[in-house]
Amino acid sequence: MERKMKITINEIAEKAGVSKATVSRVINNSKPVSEEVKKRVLGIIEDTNFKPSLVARNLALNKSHLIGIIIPDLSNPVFSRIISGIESAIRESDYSLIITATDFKFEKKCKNIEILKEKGVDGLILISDDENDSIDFFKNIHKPIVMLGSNPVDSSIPVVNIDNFSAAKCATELLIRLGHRQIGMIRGPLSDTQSGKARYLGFKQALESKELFNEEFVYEGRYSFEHGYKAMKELMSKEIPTTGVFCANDLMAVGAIRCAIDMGYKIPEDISIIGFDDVDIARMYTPSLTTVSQPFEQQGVVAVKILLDMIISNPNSNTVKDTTKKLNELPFRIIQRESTCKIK
Amino acid sequence: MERKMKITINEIAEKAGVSKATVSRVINNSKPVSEEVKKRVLGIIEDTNFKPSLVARNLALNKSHLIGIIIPDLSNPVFSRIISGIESAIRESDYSLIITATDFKFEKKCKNIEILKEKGVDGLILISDDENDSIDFFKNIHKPIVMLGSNPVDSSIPVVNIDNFSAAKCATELLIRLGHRQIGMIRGPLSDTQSGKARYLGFKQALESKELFNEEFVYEGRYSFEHGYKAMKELMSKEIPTTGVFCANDLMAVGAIRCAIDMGYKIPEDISIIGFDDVDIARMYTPSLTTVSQPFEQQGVVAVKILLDMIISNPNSNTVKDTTKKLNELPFRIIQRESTCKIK
DNA sequence: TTGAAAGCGCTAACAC
DNA sequence: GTGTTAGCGCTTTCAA
Repeated sequence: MERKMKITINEIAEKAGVSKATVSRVINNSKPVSEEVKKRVLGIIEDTNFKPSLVARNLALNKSHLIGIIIPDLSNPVFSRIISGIESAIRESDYSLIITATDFKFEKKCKNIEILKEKGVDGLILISDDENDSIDFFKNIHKPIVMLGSNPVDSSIPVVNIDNFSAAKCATELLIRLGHRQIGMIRGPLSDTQSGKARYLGFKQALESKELFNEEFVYEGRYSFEHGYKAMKELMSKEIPTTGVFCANDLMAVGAIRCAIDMGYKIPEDISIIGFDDVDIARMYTPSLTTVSQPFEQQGVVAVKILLDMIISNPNSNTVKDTTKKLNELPFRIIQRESTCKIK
Repeated sequence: MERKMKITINEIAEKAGVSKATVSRVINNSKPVSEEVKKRVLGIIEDTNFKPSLVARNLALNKSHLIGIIIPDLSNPVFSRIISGIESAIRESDYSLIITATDFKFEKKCKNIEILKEKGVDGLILISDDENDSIDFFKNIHKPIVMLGSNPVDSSIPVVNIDNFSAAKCATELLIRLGHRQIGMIRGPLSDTQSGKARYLGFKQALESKELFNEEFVYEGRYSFEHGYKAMKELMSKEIPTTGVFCANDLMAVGAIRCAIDMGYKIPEDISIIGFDDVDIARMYTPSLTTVSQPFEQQGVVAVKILLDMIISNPNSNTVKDTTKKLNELPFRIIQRESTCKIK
């Protein structure tokens, strides 16, 4: 069993023949220290490979240098790409990430917030999936918060996302441009304000402006391959044949494609299908999927940037400076691949 | 700007008319406290919604209740499923996860270890991708470590993975059983001891025992769709037609399928293809992919269990009790789907 | 420019 | 059972 006690600032001070206050000063560059002393102390720190205890520092400073992340599901590629962006941005700073998952459960979300508060995180990034996150929910978290992917009812919390409404509208307009008139949608739950509701409204608006909208051709799924498959089956069993389908995410789109293939349709010759997200599978599928690409990693990066700003300027509050942008919409892009074509 | 100073153990002590030591005792149940006092203190804690500062506690105990994770890439579904398992297991305990990614860079791995040590993590889970992780690499980390997915040269560190050799052998034997004789492989780099080398050796062994092995039908790829595609193209350009292909992961398998389709082959009628991992895409692809399923989440769970054991029994050392199992191989499963069939 | 000392919020001997 | 006290390792007044 190894013993090797951790070396502390006191040893350094002693070895250097100075007070620990001075050592602290050279570590943090917080106050002027004579060149000579500085050199000596630095030398000893180097020799002993001393690393100041962050726990102790945090206690003294009442900081943790920890950023808490709350995410519905870690194994979902959409979320893990966001995390990936967050991680890469955090790594540049001297903060660390502490991650918790909610499994889409509201109670777990609340509990995780409690835990993260106890851990003393300096800030919170909430990757949200629904509109549960109402105002009072945040009122007693006196720490900076940024939301990602969902709009809080309370507009005082900065949000990072894309313009889901416009993106869905663009995707639908592409189908219209390709000559489709009978267009269906497999949407997400409306309680999901962004991926669910906003995308649905964008779709609706695009069709309504051409007087093509018909609610009966809209089905709901919970973002899985299987839900997409099932919804497509129902859509295809209608008397009027649908030739274009917009899906609220790629997984449902792929499920829809598979369903169509199983039913004997050719994609895209018989039916054009558009997804949303541009996760890996979109590019790799056969046929590859036309979809809306959104910059997940970048959303993570932007969220971190905003959060760090808030932490620096106002560490003990979840309200923001007036100069902080509340709504940060990043650009999306429609990517045309093999799953769409001009109608015959 | 909110002020609301954080309430401390002192306030509780004062309000309850006891010493803070007593409060500490009721919080931690560490020493007997009279029922009456306990009740009173608990009541006040409840009323004031007091949460003890973990930072302070950690400093006093020289613990952090933090588990560090080092992972090559957060957005890779394989890794994120492992993380997901780790997270769910950690959540049951009072530890938290602190996650860092290496982007497959050795230097970043080293740096992350440094950072995690400074953060004072109580233990480390290393999700590894290569054999760089030699003995001395760990020697100066006096904290429990568990490795996941790779075998350290030093056998003193517990490892969690599956028997990649046997799994690859089984998959190859399936192809043989289906009547294939001309079988190729798209393998990973051999420097990757598990997914690369072990899977290759299992493949080789299965074929050699039937005198079917031919090195010329083995290609290397770096686990991506594109690498699979490219390798398949070369494999298919050989004079002797290959009818079965085993790929070291699902992404390369899907790339291979796509390549075959583009070249006019039918899968599985003309060529049977097997992948490895059983990530989501395997089930969703058209044709769906026959593959080796491994319990990623469970691997994460097991790793956490072992690590927590080590932390409890020997928190300041990376050596393990003799009773700790060094090699923890979890079961794998071959899942037959549409990408394989009996040879014509 | 430097040192002494107080304090961050908690735990753990040690006394009573 | 309970209180007193001395840390845990660092930062930061305040004096010198």
